[in-house]
Parts: sequence; structure tokens; C-alpha cells
Amino acid sequence: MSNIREVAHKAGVSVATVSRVLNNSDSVTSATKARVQDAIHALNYRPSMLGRNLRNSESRLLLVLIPEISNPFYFEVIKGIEETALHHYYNILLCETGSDPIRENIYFDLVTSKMADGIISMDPAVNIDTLTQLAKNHAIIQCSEYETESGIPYVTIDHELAAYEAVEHLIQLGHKQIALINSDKKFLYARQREKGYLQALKDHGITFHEEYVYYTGELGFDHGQRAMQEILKQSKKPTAIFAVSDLLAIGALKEIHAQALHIPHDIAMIGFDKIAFSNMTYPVLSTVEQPMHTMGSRAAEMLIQTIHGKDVHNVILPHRLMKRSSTMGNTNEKGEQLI
Amino acid sequence: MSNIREVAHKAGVSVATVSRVLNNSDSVTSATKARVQDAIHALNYRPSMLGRNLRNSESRLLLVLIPEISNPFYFEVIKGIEETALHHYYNILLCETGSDPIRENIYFDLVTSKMADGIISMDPAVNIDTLTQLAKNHAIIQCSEYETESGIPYVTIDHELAAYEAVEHLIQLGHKQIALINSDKKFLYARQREKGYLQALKDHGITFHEEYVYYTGELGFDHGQRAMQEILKQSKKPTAIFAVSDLLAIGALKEIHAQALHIPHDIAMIGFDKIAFSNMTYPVLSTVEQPMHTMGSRAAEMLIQTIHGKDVHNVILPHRLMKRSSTMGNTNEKGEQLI
DNA sequence: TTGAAAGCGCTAACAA
DNA sequence: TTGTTAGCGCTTTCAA
Repeated sequence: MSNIREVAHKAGVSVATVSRVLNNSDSVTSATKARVQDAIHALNYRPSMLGRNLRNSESRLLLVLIPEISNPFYFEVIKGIEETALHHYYNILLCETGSDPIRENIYFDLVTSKMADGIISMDPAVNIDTLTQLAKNHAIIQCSEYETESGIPYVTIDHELAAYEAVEHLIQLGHKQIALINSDKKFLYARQREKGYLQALKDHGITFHEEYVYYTGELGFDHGQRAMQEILKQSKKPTAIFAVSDLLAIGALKEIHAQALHIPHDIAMIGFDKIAFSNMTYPVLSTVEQPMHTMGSRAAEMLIQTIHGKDVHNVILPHRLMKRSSTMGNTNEKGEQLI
Repeated sequence: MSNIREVAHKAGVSVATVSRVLNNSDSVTSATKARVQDAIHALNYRPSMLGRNLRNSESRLLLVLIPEISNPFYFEVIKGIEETALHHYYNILLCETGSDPIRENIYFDLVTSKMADGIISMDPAVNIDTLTQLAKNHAIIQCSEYETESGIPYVTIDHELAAYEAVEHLIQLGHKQIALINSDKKFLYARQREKGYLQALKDHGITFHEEYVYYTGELGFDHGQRAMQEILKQSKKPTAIFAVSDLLAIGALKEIHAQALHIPHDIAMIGFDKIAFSNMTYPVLSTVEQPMHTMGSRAAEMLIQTIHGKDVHNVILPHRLMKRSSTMGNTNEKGEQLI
């Protein structure tokens, strides 16, 4: 591998001139520029990012913190981040914390040790104190999950309103016994969505039953399935379920099938996120669509702005209620056939 | 942010000594070591990886090339890669090519420009000539998808045998009209799995019908669904389907439901990969399990070995046929109840 | 055991 | 327009 000195030598110019050609400086005559480019070609030279990055004290790497890569919600967001990052000549360092503080610290070190220029945190279990501390000297954006007190800019949706609308949809279909499958109140989104659930019940004069709220602790199909098993053990079974994640909803659907109950006739189900797989369930899952791609790309834009010292503002993106077969049956409100 | 010079100054030693402490050299007295560590603490110093990496001419970053992050097959593999990488103090740069040569070249540049120490390629559409060329000077491992002529080490499964077993399973259940939903013959795995399909038919004296092979071009639920639509238009419908990917199989399942046909009574279905969703379909999808996590972690080990100049050998990992409800119905071979 | 100094490959300030 | 040179932050050789 040749370096800039060899190129300079071959082209008969100084390293500074080579550097100028590499960085498209306009103070190079086209003649020398051509000579340099020939030399670059002849030596098959590629500038080393190690040298350039040290000199520029940047890594052009963005750290993306996610709790769990298996949740399809994240990869749509990641796609948005990557696309935008690439457009600005950044690459992403994908870091799965598994909500493990040790791993989290390893990843935080990447930014303190200059290996990453900034962080997009999507981890609801992130150590917010450390993050807040870090944000004093480093560019950080919170994506989807956030803490307002940290003062760290975020992009998210209105979780409470979205949940409210989901539950209201169930109520409008005539349901009065509506269970909530939640993950864990330690997550902000979980608290907010629960708040929306409670508010919707209250606003429609439906009494809240504590037995209708089930906490799985984590996300994942099996947790949803287990939650549904518990719920179906109750003497007075709910007629509808709101699950705070499609993953939980899909697991719950499976249990309902296993018990040979009909969806939505016996039990209606609505999830949250609109992951791709929710289009494939039987029946197709009603859910709340999050603008995952936009969320990722906005977060990336905000982070890059922050890195360049600009101020950014919090963003609340719109969500969309998807009324589909798992609540509506095979027809929608207008009586049109659904699959 | 302080640097090594300030630490040295504060501790009253040279930068060399600080460096020695940082790298756990044993030629430092515990007294000086303590002084240095105090200084590090007092200044909240973190060594810059930019400086270290330039000096060591390494980035400690591994580039992972995948075609499409949305395929859950990849993220299980990625988990395996990340875990192993982290264990060796490497991080991963996740790069989604979208099978776009332009993006691919951007990512290849990361290794020629020293931003990545090696590549794990999982992209079946990768430009194999470029990759082969690159492999002369850089550490590269092929994972799952591979080309033998390139001489680049790979870790994979026996796609042909796995497909053979899947189809044989259908035949043993009495099926004679077995369709193949394939992606595209430009992919090696697609050719190999098709070969296994053909061989199984041949070995069991079943005539091959060209109309029973459908190419989707790409992977994805919708492609599977569209394939199934086409297949069901035929006058002589198949009684069983082998799809080369769970994604295609799940899309196909949806179409079968939409046409109110029963699985497996009217049509049996077997997929490939055993992605997490395959446990959640209705009915549960029969499939071929790939050891995704192991595949990833072996690939990472091999790459790190290659980076350190060691020779590595190709690895063929075992697969496992999963006979489940979408072929067996609600009971297995022993008559045990399945869900 | 410790320090001085060279140098990894690059960019940019300054000089010519 | 081009060259000289310092220096980004670190590791390591060589000398003391």
C-alpha cells in the first residue's frame, strides 16, 4: 500500500499538492492535477483514513445504540439512519447493548476514545445519567425512546396519543373488556402507551381492571404468547387486547390460535409499530404505524448537525392507526373486503 | 479532552511511560504506574483511538456486507459476528449494499482506505471479481454465500443437501406435485437449493414439471405471495411447495390463506432458514434450520485469524430439518400434538 | 525502569 | 500555484 509521499514523489510534486488534489482544492493547475492523478492511478493509491481522521480529529463514524437487533422495528430505523449517514459520508457502527450496562460502557468508550463522532441512542434501558454526562462533550441524539430531563435532543412520536387512538378504536368496535399487554414500566414508551390506554378507558367511561394489565418484562414473541396464556386463564376473559409492540401481539395471536379461539370474533388484537411481519399474520394485524425510516433519517440529520456545532430541535413525527383484520374481521368500516 | 502529553506532564513522567501504563507493559514500577493512573483519573483521560490506530495501522473495525437488513436471517448471523468481534476488541461496521454496486464500492473503499481491517461478505450479489482482487491484499471471509473459484475462505452449510432433505420430506408425506419457489439463479444458494430439489425428485422417480418452478427475483414477503398467486392459477395445482427462503414461504402462506385453502391439507409448505417468525406463522412453518449464530461467530473468528496472518480453512456447518405443522398438520410423525 | 525521539499518513498554515 | 513544515496522539526503538 503506497502513501501520499510516494505519490508526491512519483508525480514530482509535494505531499501538500497531492493532498490538495485529494481534497479538490481549486488552487491546483489542471496540469499538475493530472500528473498527480496519474501517479495515484499508477500506484493504485488510496488515502488512509487513519491518517486523515487523526489529522482532522474525526472518525466519520456514527454509533447507533439499539437494545436488540432482533426487533424489526429497529432495522427500518437503521435503514433510514444509514442512508442519511452515507449521504453525508458517514458510516454507522451498529451496537447492540442487550440492555447490558457493561456492553453499553464499551460502546460509550468508542465515542470518548474518538472512534465515533456521535451517538444515536435507541436503547430504552440506556443509563441516562451516563448519557447525559456524555452529552456535555459529545453529539448525542435520542431516537424513539427519550428522557426530557437529559436535555438531549430527540425524535419520536406521540406514544400516548397513539396508544389512546388504538384503544379508542377497540372501544368504538364495542369492546369494553380490553386488556393491555405491556413490556415494562421502566421504559418511557411503555409508561406513555399505558397512559394512553388508561385515558381512553376513562374518557369512554370504562372501568379499569387491574387484572387486565400484564407486564412481560421484555419484548419478543414468546413473551407475548406467555402473556396471552396468563390472560386467558382468567374467568372473565377480555374481548380485546392492546399490545404495546407487534412482537408481543404476534406472540399473543399464536396463543389465541392455539386455544382455537377466533380473531377478532372471540378476541380482537391491536399491536404497535407496524413491522413488516404484521402484514403477514393471520389475520392481518391491526397496529399503529411508526414512521421508522423517517425517524432514522431525521435522527441522523440531527446528529450530523450537532456534530457540526449546530443547534437542533426535538421532533415529534406523526403516527398512523392501521385498522386491519385482527380488529375489523375481513371487512373494514366501509364494508370493503380485507385479507 | 486531554491527551497523553498532558497526562505525562501531570504525572511527571514521559509520554512513553504513560503509553506503557496504557498498554499494561510490565516494565513500569507500581509506584509510577499508580502516579500515571492518578493523573489519568484526574484528567479524565481516554486514549484516542485515532492516534493509536494510525500508529498501529489498524482500525479494529470489521466490515460486514449484507444485501438487505430486513431479512431476519442476517441479524442472527450478525449477532454471532458481533459477539465474537467484541470478544476480540473489534467492532463491526454494518453495511447494507442493497445489491447496489455503487454502494458496494463505497464499502469496499473502507477497507482499502484502512477504515476496516477486513470484510465478512454475506452478499450473494457481490461483485466477486472485485472481491477476489481485494482479497489479495486484505482479509476477507465469505459467509453463507460463496464462490469457490475466488479462493476466499468461507463458512456455509450444504445448501444442496439441505434442500434435498426438505423435498424428500415432502415426498415421504406422499406429495408428487411439488413446486419450487426460488429467488434467482444468479445466487449460488439458489442454484444449489434448486439442484437439491431436482435431485430429490429424480431419486424418487418424480417427473419434473417446469411450470412448478417459479423465480421471484428477490426475497421478501410480497414476492412469495405473488409467486403463490401465479402458482395457484395453474390448472394442475401442486400439493406441496418448497420455498428457498422463509420470507418467501411466509408470503406464500398468506396467499394460501387468502384463497381459503387449508395448510397442509390442500397445500403443504416448507421454507428455509428458520427465522424467528417461522415459529409464529399459522400453522407453524416447516423449514430448514441454519446455524446462523455459529455461522456468524465462526466467520468472525476466521476473519480475525486472517487479519493476524493465519491460514484458515473452509467450514461447512450442519443444518437441521424442522418438520412442523405446515407440512405435518397438527401432529408429528409420532402422532404427537403440534401447534 | 524510564526518557528522547522518530514516525504512522495526513492536512493546513505560512512562505515563497 | 506550489512547497516546507509542524503537528494531530499515539507506540516503540534505542539509549541512558
